[in-house]
Amino acid sequence: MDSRQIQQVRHFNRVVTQRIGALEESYLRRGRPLGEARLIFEAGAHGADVRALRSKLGLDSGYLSRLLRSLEAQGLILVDKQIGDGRLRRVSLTPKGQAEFAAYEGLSDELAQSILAPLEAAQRDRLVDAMAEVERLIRVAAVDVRIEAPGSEDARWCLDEYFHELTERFESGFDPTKSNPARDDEMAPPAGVFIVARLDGCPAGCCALKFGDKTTGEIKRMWTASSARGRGIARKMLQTLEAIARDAGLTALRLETNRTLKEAQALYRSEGYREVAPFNDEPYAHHWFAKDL
Amino acid sequence: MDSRQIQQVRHFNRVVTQRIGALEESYLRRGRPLGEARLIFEAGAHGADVRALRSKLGLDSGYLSRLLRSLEAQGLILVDKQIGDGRLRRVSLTPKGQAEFAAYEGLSDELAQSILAPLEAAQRDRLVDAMAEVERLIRVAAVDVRIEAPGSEDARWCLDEYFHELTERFESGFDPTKSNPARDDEMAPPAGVFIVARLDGCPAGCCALKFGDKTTGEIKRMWTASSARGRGIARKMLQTLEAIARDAGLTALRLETNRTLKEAQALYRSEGYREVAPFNDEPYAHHWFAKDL
DNA sequence: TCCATTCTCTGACTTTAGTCAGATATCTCT
DNA sequence: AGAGATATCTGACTAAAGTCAGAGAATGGA
Repeated sequence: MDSRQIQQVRHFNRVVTQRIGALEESYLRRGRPLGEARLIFEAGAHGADVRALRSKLGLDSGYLSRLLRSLEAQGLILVDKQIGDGRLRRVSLTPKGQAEFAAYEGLSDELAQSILAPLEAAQRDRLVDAMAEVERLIRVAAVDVRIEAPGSEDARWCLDEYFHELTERFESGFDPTKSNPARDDEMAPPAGVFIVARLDGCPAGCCALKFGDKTTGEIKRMWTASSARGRGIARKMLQTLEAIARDAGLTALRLETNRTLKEAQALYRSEGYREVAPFNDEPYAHHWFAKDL
Repeated sequence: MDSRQIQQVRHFNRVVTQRIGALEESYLRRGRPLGEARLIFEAGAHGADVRALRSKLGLDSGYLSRLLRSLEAQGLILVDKQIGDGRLRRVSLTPKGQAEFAAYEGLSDELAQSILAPLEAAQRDRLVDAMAEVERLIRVAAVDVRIEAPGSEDARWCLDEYFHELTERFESGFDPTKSNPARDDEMAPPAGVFIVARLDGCPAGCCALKFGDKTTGEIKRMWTASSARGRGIARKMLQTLEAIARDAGLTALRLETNRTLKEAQALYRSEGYREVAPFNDEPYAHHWFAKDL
């Protein structure tokens, strides 16, 4: 990472956040404190419960409560008990609140137009493309890869999606009971680890490592959500697991995969895995790979 | 401008400003109120006068004064009379303030690194390029084209640069006394207008229109700063003058140019100007153009 | 010289944002 | 039914940010 790149990023931070920040100030205030405006915006068209708002906006519960009282007094929101759990409160916009929300929506559009309007068509296209690229990569930079229990809610969700995808993609379909199993306890300490990758807090991929015979580990359950592909998330998970394997004293990793999973094979090859003779009898596998750490 | 583009811009505004804003919060605070931190940052290595700080940061004079008192009490800045104008105060950093400033610099670098570090080299390159593009175009979108007296300080500066450039670029050099003149009063109401384009407040180009014989106007002194080329500034100035000409009831515009100014000729052609027979005896001209409005 | 203007400063405010320690109601688990 | 956890609310704070009216010094131009 050279210093020219760092300077460019700093420059971008200054110029772009300042300009857009200033525009947001002037467009989105509508004579209301920012906290209240954000709250209306987040409660949005469908409403939300107070707990969700608190965690999304990162506010103190006392503070949030007061903001809600204020919006209630202005006749913009209704707060009533959540059916099901009587501790939770549900926030919804009154018709007047909906109107406010619509006004914010309109102003956000205007703000975006005020950026695009002075440009020529070709410049607009380039700006929009470049913004999409920056946004995409900023999100990628914030990918959070974390060790997690294979039984956790998000891990379960990933595995379900993974199996579902295999069923779709394998020519012969996929029946977990016919495949070599990887039980939860094999993917959790001390026998192994399970990692989940998250994009903006939403699970976007998973992967597991079984420590195996203490010299050779096995990679299992490598999966990336289709909505999050092409961002290097699988590579990042693989590299994370390799680092964990090295720390655990393993000297090699191996894995098997199905011939329909072309992108996975390309990843393994580019990360230095070599195809080897079958080392197990997994019925759904067509390729076996290994790498020395 | 389609709504998909507007949505992309809005999305960018949300995701990117939020993420970078949050990072700046966590990196740049150093246990100090944001206002004070910004002030140290702006006063910077070379110091600044209070008026410049006030307009740059957009602060109330009373508020700014209080911030300065606070930083002074912390031993971070010195405030003394400006030599020349005794009403102005000059702010400069003490050695302790310089150290604070350096710390902010270091943290800004760290912040930038924290964005780049999780990415692969190729992704980093793409992010930096896309950021440069966004920054460039956001600046372009904020180009400010304004009618101005040809005698104003910035107009003078533009014209000096313009003549200097002609001297460099014309094969025969350029001597203003041998060229057909355009006097200041011909480029100001009621005889004409002079416009200056600014990028972030700095003059980046100029252009003049002489109303001429009330049906046909003349474009003169079209110039863009070399540091600001390739951003459509000249085109924007030209379009601005055409709009003014139309409003003034003119039905045609014409201009002459030198053969070495290839990019200007390309601009005129692409904006619908056709080459015509010489309509004056400007000794430095090789091409004459005209356009019906 | 004098008068309007410019620039900075001070005092007296308000609003916004945020924290913290309980109080109260409700839920979950045993 | 009771213990402990969870979710929200209230009261009592503080800090930061910002506004407004005017005072006082310096300047620029008539």
